[in-house]
Order: sequence, then C-alpha cells, then structure tokens
Amino acid sequence: MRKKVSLKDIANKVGVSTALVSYVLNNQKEGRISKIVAQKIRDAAKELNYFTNQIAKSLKTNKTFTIGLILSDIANPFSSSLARIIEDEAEKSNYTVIFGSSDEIAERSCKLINVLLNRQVDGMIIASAENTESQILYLKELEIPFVLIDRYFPEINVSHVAIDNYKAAYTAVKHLIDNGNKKIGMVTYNSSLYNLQERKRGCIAALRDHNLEVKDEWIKEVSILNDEVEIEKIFNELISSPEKVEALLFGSNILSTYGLKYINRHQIKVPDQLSIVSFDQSDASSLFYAPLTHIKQPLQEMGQLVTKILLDSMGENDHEIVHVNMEAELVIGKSTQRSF
Amino acid sequence: MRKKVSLKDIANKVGVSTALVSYVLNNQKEGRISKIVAQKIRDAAKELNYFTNQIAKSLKTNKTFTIGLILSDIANPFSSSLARIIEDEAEKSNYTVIFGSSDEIAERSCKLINVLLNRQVDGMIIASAENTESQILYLKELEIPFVLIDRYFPEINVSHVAIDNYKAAYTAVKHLIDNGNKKIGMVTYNSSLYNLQERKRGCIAALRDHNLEVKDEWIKEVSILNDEVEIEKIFNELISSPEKVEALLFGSNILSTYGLKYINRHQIKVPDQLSIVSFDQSDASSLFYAPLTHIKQPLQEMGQLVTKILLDSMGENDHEIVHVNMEAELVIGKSTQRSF
DNA sequence: CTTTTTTGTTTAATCGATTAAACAAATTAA
DNA sequence: TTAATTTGTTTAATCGATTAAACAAAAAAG
Repeated sequence: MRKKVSLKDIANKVGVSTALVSYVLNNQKEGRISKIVAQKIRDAAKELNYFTNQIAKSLKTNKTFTIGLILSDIANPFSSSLARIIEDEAEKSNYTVIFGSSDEIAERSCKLINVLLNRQVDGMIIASAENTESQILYLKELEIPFVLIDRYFPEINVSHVAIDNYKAAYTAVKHLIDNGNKKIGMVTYNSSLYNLQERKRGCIAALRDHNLEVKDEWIKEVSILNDEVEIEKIFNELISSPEKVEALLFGSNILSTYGLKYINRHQIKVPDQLSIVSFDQSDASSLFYAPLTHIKQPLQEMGQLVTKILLDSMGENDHEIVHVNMEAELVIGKSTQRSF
Repeated sequence: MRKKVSLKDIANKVGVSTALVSYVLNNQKEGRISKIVAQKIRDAAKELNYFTNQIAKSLKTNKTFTIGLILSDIANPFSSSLARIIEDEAEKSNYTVIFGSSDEIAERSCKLINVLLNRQVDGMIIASAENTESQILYLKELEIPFVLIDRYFPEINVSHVAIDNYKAAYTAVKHLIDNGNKKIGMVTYNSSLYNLQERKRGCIAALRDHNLEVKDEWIKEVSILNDEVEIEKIFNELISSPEKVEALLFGSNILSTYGLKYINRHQIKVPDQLSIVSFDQSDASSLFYAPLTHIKQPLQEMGQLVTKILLDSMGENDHEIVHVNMEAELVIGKSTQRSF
C-alpha cells in the first residue's frame, strides 16, 4: 500500500507548519489566516490527494463519529431494514455504522460489545439477546451512550425504542376471535426475552378475556436457534394432528416463513383450514397466495427515533432516559378472511 | 461518559512503566518479564476493566483490522446475506466490517469510499455501482487492497468475484425454450453495469441460437432506481397487452418481487399463462404459489472467497490479481413446469 | 514616536498506544 | 576478580492529527 499523505506533507510542500494546515483545512481561525497561504494549502491538499486520517483525529479529539449496531442477524430482513434506516439517519450527522450479528447468543453479543468498545464507538444501538442483562448493566456503568432497540429489560432503566408487544398480540388475537376462530394457537420462541413474553401474554389475555380455552399444547415454543427438525415437529402437532388449531399467531417473521413453507408443502388451505396472523411483514408474506394479516411495526419511525435518541444523548453530558413503546398496526390481509 | 482506563492507569497502579504493561498485555518479550510483575499487571488490568484503545493502537501500527463493505442496499436480501457471510468470514481473522449502501448512485459510492479511506480501513469489498470506474481506478492507484463483488468492469484489471452472468442467463432462457416457450421476454435494468449487460446478452444469444424472435419490445429495461410507476407500465406492456409474452426472465430478485406482485394483482396464472425464471432466490419466490425457477448464485462461496482474497492480498506486498466467475445453478421450480 | 492592538504563523504538548534502544542489576563465564 | 551475558525494566521517539499558548511583524491608536 502506498504511503499516505499527511498534514506534514502538505506543510512541507507549502512551507508552513502543520498547525496552519490543520487550521485551514478545518476552516478555523477564519479571519486570521492570509487568503493567499490558505489557498496554497488547499491547492496542495488537492494536488497531493490528501484525506484526513480519521484515526489520528479521533485519538486526539476522543470522538470517532462511529456508532456500533448489534443485531440478531443482519441477514434477517427485519434486521437489515432497520440497519439501513439507522445507516441513513446516522449518515445525516456524519456518523458511520459498524455492525455485528449476535445470533441471539450472549457470548457473541459480549464479544461484539468488546470489539465496539475497543474501537471507541461514540455510542451503540443494541437489539439485546437473551441473558445479556449483565452486559447492559456493564455498559450503563461505563456511561457509554447506548439505546436498546426492539428488545429491552423492564427491570433495567436504560433508554429503549420498541413496540407494545402485549397490545399488538392482543389485537391480533382479538382479530382472529372476531373472525369466528375458537381454537387459536401461537408459535413463539422459547425465550425469556421480554418482548416475546409480552407477545405470549397478549395472546393469552385476549383468549381469556373472550372466554376461550388456553391450551398449553396450542401455545408452542421453539428454540430461538431455529432448529428445523423441531419446528417441523411442532407444526405437525399444531396443524396436522387431530387436536389441530383453526388459527395461528406467528411470533416472528422467521417463524411465519417456516410456517408458510410447511403449509405449502402440506397443501393446507389458508384461511379456510387455517387462519394466520404474523408478526412483521416481508415480501414473502405478501406474495403468499393468501397475503398475510400481520402486525406491522413502524420500522422507519423506530429506526429514526432510536438513532436520534442516541445522537442526542451523545451531545449532552447528563441526558434523560427515554422509554418508547410504539404502537404497531394490524394490517388485514387475506389469511384471516374466510369466504364463507 | 466516564474517563476510559489507559495503559498509564495500569502502569501507575502497579508502579511500572507503560512499556512494560504493553509488553505484558500483548504477550511480548515472554521470557524477559518477571512472572510476579506480569501477574500484577494482568490483575490490575482486569480490576480496572481495561480494554485496548484500538484507535491509538491503529495509529501507531498503521493497521485498523477493519474492512469496508460497499453494497447497493443493505436492506436488499441479496446484499444482507452477503454482508452476513462476509462479517462471519472477517470475524474469523479478527476483522470488523464497516458498511455502506450506495443505492447504485455514483456520488454516494464516492462519498462512502472517502469515508472508508478516512477511517483507514485495511481493505474494501465493493459491489460497484454504474459509472464508478474512476473510483476503482483511483483506489487502484492508491494501492489500497480491495476486491469487487458481484459486479466488475472487464476493462479494469482488478480482483473480482462474480458469477458468469452470460452463461446463467443463457441456461435460464434455454430452459424456457426447452419447455416449449416461444415468445420470451426479459425485464432488466437500464444500466451499463457489465453483469446486467451479460445477462441480457445471454438471453438474446439463447433466443438467437434457437431461431426465436428477439423482439425489442420484449426486452424491457427499467431504471435501476426502482420507479414503481415505470415498472407497472412495463409489466402492462409485457404481460397484459395483445403482444404479450409467454415467458419472462427477471433480471434481479427485486424485479421479480415487483413482477410477482403485479401477477398476483392481475391474477395471472403461473406457469399456465406465463412462465417465469428469476435471478436470485428469496423467501418471497419460494412462497409464491408457484415456487420460482431461479438462478441461484453460490452466495456462501462467493462471500467467503471474496473475503479470503481480500485478507490474503492484505498480507503480501505484491499480490496477484484474481478474476473469479463462478457458475450459478438453475433451480427448477414450478413457475416453468406447465401441467399440460 | 511610542504603545497597543491586530494579524499571521509557529511552537510544543497532547491523545494512547507501540517498540527500538538504553540501562542497571543480577548471573554466568573466563 | 573482572568481563561478558542475561534478565528485567525504563526511556523516549513515534504514529497524524488538534489546539492552547507564544511570538513576531504589521497596523492602529495615543
């Protein structure tokens, strides 16, 4: 790799000190610097193809203009859409994003946090994995600015942006009930993550409030590590057994994708044999022959807000903690609209 | 934000020089350092919760262990899958990834490249946008290690990893011909990008070689900026006009998603009224009622290889330039299998 | 014609690490 | 016993920028 051009190179070329070059290129000391010299410096910078060494600048200024983003898996459309929104929002304030995928594994999350700390990110946005409370508390102790997205821990008082998952699930299940379904099940993850617990709680509450049976065998939990064999087994029990359900709430877009594939394979008719509501939309669910009724999270607003909160909190020394639970929208598709 | 712990803090606490602390924490000068002092230093580091300031280290060592990744749009499943593979592969060698989305706009790409240069990335992986030849030549001149992914410029001799798009398109169209289609069209982007030109060339060559008509009105090009109105118009002409085609090749996963939505809206029967082959798969295309026949790129291999090539080239001073054009696989779905 | 102020630029310390070279003390060799 | 070597640690320069403070020269004020 070719030797990079430094301030010193420009200074030598023009015959001034590096200080002066720095002042000129940063438009500082405006009135004080002679226009002729300033122009010479700018010309030389251009001619030598100079670009700032952000590393050196960061060391001195103690500011990297970098934010770290930890998601469960950047390859998941939910994560990547969010990443894109955050990227755009950060870019407006000249911040760059470093990302990492935790795969919902606490140790990976821990490693990622350490990498981000090493790299002196100015702040972090984190979709917490299960059992990472200690990591969050550690970050809080370090007084590093950070905001949680999508998931949070109600017992830890740090800023977050998420949706009201209880309400969303309740609304979804109520919609299924209103459409005449009685045997209603849910597929979610076997995870203590608060947002998932809330989804389950909302589902059960809606059933109870409408005097419907809450069968344990109808509320299925699969490992968050997406074990296909396990998922297949569970769909068999829910959809193909004599004890089968009439309607299903999928706890995530990933689960609904698995579910739809199963449904396609087994030629189950939606919504005639089975009504479906899913959390989160995707192209997949809109191209399914019965476009899915789904809970649509306001991703754009969430991504922009989480970034704004983070950037704002980085400005002040003593910033407020904000808890945001946005309302999700139930988008009615064909997967819950029986023709008869 | 709390003051960070530095080598100096450890040195003060233990009562030694920062040099010694650095040697110990980097496991250097193994035999020379007294075990007692070394242990004291390690203990102090742990107690103070020290973590390396990678910025300072990078400044001194001139190595950031960071690679820059420029994609067209991280929210596009093709890009995000690739990003994930590259992330994993980079992580194995302790590299971190900074990403940016160019949105196929040359100026954005230019800005991103500058940001990455400022940040002293050790190397870059770039999915080039149209009209960015000058940027590539500039990087080449700087002798920064980088490798192109998915797209490249045949006239510029730099390393790349892509697929043989000509062959892939040829095979796809041949498949359509073999299945009895005569009126075959293609939807692609109005772009000079070589990979897209090759797809078009492959399609036309297959038609010619089998003595089929190559109608200009059947080879449609839309703006790469995804203008929905324009796309709607083009599908109207291709699919709903008297001059309509029997079979279509979609030039990208985005285009096929738009296409499938159109097809759903207009209740066109696939494959009876229209056969379809698409570039790139997605959940969307597999959940369509007639799972799509598609050209499957070996993403995993491509992502791993591009990262490996980059990391290898960063090691040596004078590395070879490698051009890789992998073979894509035609996965036969139901969208080209007529029942009669 | 001083003195003061303004203008234009340089000096030098600093950020937090790395690392070659220097150095003192303890061992070993001669 | 003295010289040579080994051991354990420190000194100080360096990476490339930023920036407070110093400084000299020119301009304005008294």
